[in-house]
Amino acid sequence: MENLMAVKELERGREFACQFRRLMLRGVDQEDDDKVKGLTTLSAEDLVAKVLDSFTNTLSLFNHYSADSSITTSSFSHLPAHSVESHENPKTKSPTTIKDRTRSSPKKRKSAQIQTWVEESKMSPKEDGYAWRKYGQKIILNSKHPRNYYRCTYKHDQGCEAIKHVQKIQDDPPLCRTTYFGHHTCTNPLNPLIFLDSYDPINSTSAFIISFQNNNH
DNA sequence: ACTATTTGACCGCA
DNA sequence: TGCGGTCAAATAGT
Repeated sequence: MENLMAVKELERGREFACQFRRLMLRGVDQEDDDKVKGLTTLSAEDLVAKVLDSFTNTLSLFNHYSADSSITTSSFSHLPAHSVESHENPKTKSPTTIKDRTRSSPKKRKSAQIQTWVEESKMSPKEDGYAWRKYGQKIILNSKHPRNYYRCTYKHDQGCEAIKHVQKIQDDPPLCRTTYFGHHTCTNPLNPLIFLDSYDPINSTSAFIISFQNNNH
């Protein structure tokens, strides 16, 4: 299964590389002409991004890249779609401390097999086109910077289960690693058009776009 | 008053 | 038992 998907991903990358080659041979200034003729609809930057994403996606299919990778520009893991833990059936446990917060057990995402992918960029974690609400922050062992935990603002309104973890991994230049878990099911008015063309973790072999203006890759 | 953030407690897992 | 993820009361902001 991975082989078939990897081949498709490589074929897709090859097609983008061919488009990029045509673009380079014809010259960037003729890009608009090509668009008119329907030869290509993407800019050189977009095409290179597509090719790189193709490589990344292919590697991730073979688990060479994982969500924990420290070197990826962007990556995702194809895991079978699976519902996140039910909100019901909380295992109640009597509190051992003075504070009684009468809470249900926290939802451990690690045991759920959901789509994850990582993006590293200089852009502000909050400027990715979605409405996020911070729900936690943790000091991570051997990390200089704390990890911030965000969930979709519309989690309760629309049941959107998308979450992300954001951690600063470099000071100069400032670099943030954002790990996404699941995808948005909400109809978020903040969604930019760019995300309409982005990676669909379930159905598509297409990848999401990372801006070349924001990194050196 | 309402919403968002902060932050310490709680909990599951390795 | 320690770490990482989440909860939710307290607090801040509008």
